[in-house]
Amino acid sequence: MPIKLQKESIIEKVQELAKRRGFFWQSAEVYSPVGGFWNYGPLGLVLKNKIISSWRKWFVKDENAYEIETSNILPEIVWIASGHVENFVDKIVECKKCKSKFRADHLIEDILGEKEKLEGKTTEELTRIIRENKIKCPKCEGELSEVRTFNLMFPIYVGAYEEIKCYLRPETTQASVLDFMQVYRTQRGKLPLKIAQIGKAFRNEISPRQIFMRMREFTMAELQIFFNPEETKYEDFEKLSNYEVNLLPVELRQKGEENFVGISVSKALEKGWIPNEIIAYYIAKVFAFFTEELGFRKDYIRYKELLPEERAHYAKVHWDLEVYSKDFGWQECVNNAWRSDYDLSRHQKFSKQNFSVFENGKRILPHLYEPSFGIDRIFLLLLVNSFREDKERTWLQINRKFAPYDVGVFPLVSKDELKTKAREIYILLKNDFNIFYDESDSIGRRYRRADEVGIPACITIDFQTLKDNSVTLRDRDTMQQIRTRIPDLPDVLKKFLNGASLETLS
RNA sequence: GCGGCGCUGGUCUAGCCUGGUUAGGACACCAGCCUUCCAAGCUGGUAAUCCCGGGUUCAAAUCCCGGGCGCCGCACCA
Repeated sequence: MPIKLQKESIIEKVQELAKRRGFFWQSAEVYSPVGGFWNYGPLGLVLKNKIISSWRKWFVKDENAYEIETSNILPEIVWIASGHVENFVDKIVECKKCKSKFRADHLIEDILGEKEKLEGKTTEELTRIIRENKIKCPKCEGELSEVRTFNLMFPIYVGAYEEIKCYLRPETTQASVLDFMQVYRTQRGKLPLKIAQIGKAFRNEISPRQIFMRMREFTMAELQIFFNPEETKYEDFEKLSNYEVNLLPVELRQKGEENFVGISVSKALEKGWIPNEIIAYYIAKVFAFFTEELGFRKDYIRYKELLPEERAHYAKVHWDLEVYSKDFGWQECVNNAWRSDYDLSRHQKFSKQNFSVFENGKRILPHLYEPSFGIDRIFLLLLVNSFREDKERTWLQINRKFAPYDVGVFPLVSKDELKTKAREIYILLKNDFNIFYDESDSIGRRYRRADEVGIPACITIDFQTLKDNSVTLRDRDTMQQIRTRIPDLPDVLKKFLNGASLETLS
């Protein structure tokens, strides 16, 4: 809208736009909101749902995965088995003098070196080590507090007397692992077996920041691929073996390299950067989803392999897919973790159930590879990277098929005969397209309104329409127009929304 | 969690230092006029617990204290 924005960064402008036009805002805003919780408005939700439906097409339908939906609350034992009760915590000491906080294990390692084994030590043991070695605050030499823990999971007590301790899940993965056998049996599955889940996860972040980048409740879309670790070949690999992706592997990172390398996944496999064909396939597939489906610039997408000390407790190999934006730099959007048989074997041990399958005359405990997408981050980066403004106008140059509305329908001026015709066209198109119908104010102002929320096409009904049954079709990005006959509109619009240029349609 | 800064109609803000105004403006929104293609104009209108709580004062958006939220930095981000 015609506001002269004084904002500095794109994200500030996007946030203001999002609130003003109904993409997203903070939860419980009328009271002082609790940080880290966000609501989607009507326009934002359409966009989010479009991302999710694309994801379903690419990772459920194309991949022949089984999608399930599972509960958000799971008993404590699940999280003990998964390692989250033990590992999803920060053990922290505070300096009593200067109030600086340190991770207790890092601090001890820094001072004593690797000689102490800290894995699995309790807070009391860590406190004792600090006292015995007279470790002081590295900043001001002040005395350190007792070691405390912060578990990032939300505990929740279930039952009339609150006797059953549960947690809100911090990832959807565990439920897919727990239900692996159910899916395998009921669907008469075979390895590799793929289970998809789209759902909420909850983390009690110490300091939520940057809108959707660190939320306490967020949407994940995860594909769990259970595969035979002895099988190094993957039948779909050839489809994408020559696909070029941007990689920054540990091998290069350790040499101090900071820029990614464009390389085909088969070459990366040969170099040993990627361990097997199934992972190589999904590295390519996820990359393609970002560039070809979501429409991110290729040089704005890269994989960064995590160093051993950066990896999660379950991960054997871990590639973060990162998306670049001016405001956030490289931001992790998809965790791609080879979790080996960690989860299945842990649950097998804790539940005393058998999670292995019988295939090709052998019992196999499958390995798990998991691309895990942060949908809200992808949503925000899609908005931020499509934001455009010049002297005249502000627009979202978002991939046409993800726009919250497909097409605007406007009578050129507010005259009854034009409005009647415009409403006819609205009714003609409304079943097949999301229509933004607007007949107030000048046509220029309506174009601006439409541009600002990224509506890719605008149809205007003018006086010529009444004579020859044609309308103008305007392209959001170029502001150019062609005339189209009304009977051709549905077809022309479909082609346009699928990426055809105006020239090819006129 | 710590430190610095900030919070005024839907949005962006003026006012705060130097307490007293019907809390002003712009944009948006609603009704109408005008208008034959890119933020025109006109008339009228709706809309603000001045983030919350407490204190000082005859009087608080304004000063003081506590809290919430946000931004930046530190720390954290399995």
